Amino acid sequence: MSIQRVAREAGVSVATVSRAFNQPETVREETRRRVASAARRVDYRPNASARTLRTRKSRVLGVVLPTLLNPVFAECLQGIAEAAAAGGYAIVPMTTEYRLADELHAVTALRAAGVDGVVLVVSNPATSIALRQLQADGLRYVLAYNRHDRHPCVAVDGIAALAEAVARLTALGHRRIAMVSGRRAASDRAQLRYRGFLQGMATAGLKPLPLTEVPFVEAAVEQIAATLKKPGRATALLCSNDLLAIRAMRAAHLCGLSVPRDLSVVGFDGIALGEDLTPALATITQPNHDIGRRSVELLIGALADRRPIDAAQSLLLPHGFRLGESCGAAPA
Amino acid sequence: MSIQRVAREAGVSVATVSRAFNQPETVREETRRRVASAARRVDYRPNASARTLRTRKSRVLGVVLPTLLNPVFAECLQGIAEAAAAGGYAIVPMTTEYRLADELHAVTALRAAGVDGVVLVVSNPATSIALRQLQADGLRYVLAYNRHDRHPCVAVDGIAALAEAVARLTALGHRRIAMVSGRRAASDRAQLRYRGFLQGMATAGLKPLPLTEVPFVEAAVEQIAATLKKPGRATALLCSNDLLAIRAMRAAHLCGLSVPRDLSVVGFDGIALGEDLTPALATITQPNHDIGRRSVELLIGALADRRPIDAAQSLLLPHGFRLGESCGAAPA
DNA sequence: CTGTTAGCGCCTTCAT
DNA sequence: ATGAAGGCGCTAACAG
Repeated sequence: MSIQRVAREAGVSVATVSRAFNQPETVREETRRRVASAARRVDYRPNASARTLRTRKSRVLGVVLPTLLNPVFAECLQGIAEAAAAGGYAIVPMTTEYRLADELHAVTALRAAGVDGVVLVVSNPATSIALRQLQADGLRYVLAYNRHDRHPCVAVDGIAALAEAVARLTALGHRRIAMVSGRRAASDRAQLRYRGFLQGMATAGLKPLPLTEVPFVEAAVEQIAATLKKPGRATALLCSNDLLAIRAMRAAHLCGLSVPRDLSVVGFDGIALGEDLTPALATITQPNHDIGRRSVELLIGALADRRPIDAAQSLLLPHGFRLGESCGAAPA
Repeated sequence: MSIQRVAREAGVSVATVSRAFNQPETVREETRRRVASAARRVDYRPNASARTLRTRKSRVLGVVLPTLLNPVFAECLQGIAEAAAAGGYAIVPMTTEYRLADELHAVTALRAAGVDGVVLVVSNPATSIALRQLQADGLRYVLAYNRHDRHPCVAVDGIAALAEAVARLTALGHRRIAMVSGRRAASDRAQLRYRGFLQGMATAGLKPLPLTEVPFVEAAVEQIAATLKKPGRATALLCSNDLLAIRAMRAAHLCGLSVPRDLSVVGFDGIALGEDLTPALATITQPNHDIGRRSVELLIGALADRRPIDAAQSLLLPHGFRLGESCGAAPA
């Protein structure tokens, strides 16, 4: 039912009906009630397309995530969805499956769909074409998980987090510590985390073992297992995400190593599932839900004020450490 | 840039521009090229709202899922997203977090957003108010995972799947087999799977052990552990989903039982993560990706033909069994 | 094959 | 405080 119908039913003009809904304070109390009742009677449902066409605001937010198969992003999306709903926004999530080309594709599609703003996590803010496109379009956006000092970001301090993790491991007596990472070229997070690892090792006065970089997650188990078979292998593995850590534990098992007795494994992300594993996964936790929520709040706030989003508004959320059971003292 | 601008630039009428895009065959080749070039020149981008307002078709599909924290639905959503994109549809996913009220809420929001159709998984098709609402609105929909003979559904045969799983376990020598389930009242899948379990046990001439129904997943581990401490405990646990199975393995561990030596654990869903666990999770697999894809294809097909979707078009996709490592011979 | 025209439903000046 | 009217960008008759 259209606004016209409501107007006729209430005996007022369409303008009044529109006001009654969008600027109630400008309409006399009684008129307002009459309109409301008429609307209910005819089961009026505002037409979003017409409103958008007229106002050029869709009240839709685009969301670009690497994948939903990694619970990190599923958790984040949950936070995004909640905050968006709370702010009266709908969301259109898109997934890149870590394909760079799909980043741009997603942004293009979102732009075509007429979203008011975008929350996204890109491979690398410094080089992202998608990001540049967004800026060229003047579309407002917030980066989640990424970090860059010329873009608005919501993330944790991956460097500090890894450095701290190293300190924890050394406190447990570990000296041969290695990092397992996804492709660093494909993720600024991985780069930062690795840098934190190196920094932590330097602080501890230890020589970092060679990085195990896993190009395709599918092959992670074999690749990690291979490094565990070498003499002088690590006694502790720091993994750049929880999914890798889970595979690392499997690799250890295949090598006949017991976790954490023979090998400690620490992940990164703090996915809920980690707590249900056996052994429970030790991990550096991120507030995934909050990262999503705060990103949206930042975006919506700027949208409401018609204000551009400044990089200075970037948020650095606190990370944590979940001890779990996969991390223990270094073997004697 | 609007269609008007393109028309002027190309020296044709707006109607011709519209046709050039939407019914190219009705426009002379050269005119078409002229329009295309003009469009490129002014960077024309069709306005979705205007089109929707005019045609009353949004080319957007609503999606209602219980949660994305369970990889089953994340995998399914991936299939949905792919198929939707392939068909030129955008999607708006909503999550109920297993709250019945949110089912209706999601459908209401989707309807307000003007979606052309909905793919959804409900708690129970027979009683779902959301479903009734959808029908009342004449909105086209397809149920995923659910089964009901008066609704179009895409799912696997949960009864047969469980019955077969029981057979496999008995073949391995198990006789004391128990099922672990989520709240059956909250899910027709759980009900069906349980029924399949009973049926399988009956066929094997075995007495089913009491069902362990876990109302809140958080408490699953303790609850399952409690049953494992009882005398005459099961030697094999059939879990109504993989997340529960993972917790069951943890419960076993806490009870000092080794999987699969002392206890076999089998899940349901076939989430990819299960293969990376240690022991690798034995599970009844569903083609989650395909369930999503086929649901959308069914929906889009009906939308294209302006045809209602008949319950007779329901699809029963094949399930499978992944042996994994968590399932072995019954202890002596 | 192409042009003209009338809205789709809504918001928003501009009057009153 | 309310009404009248224009137009957002597009498609679908209807003419030609």
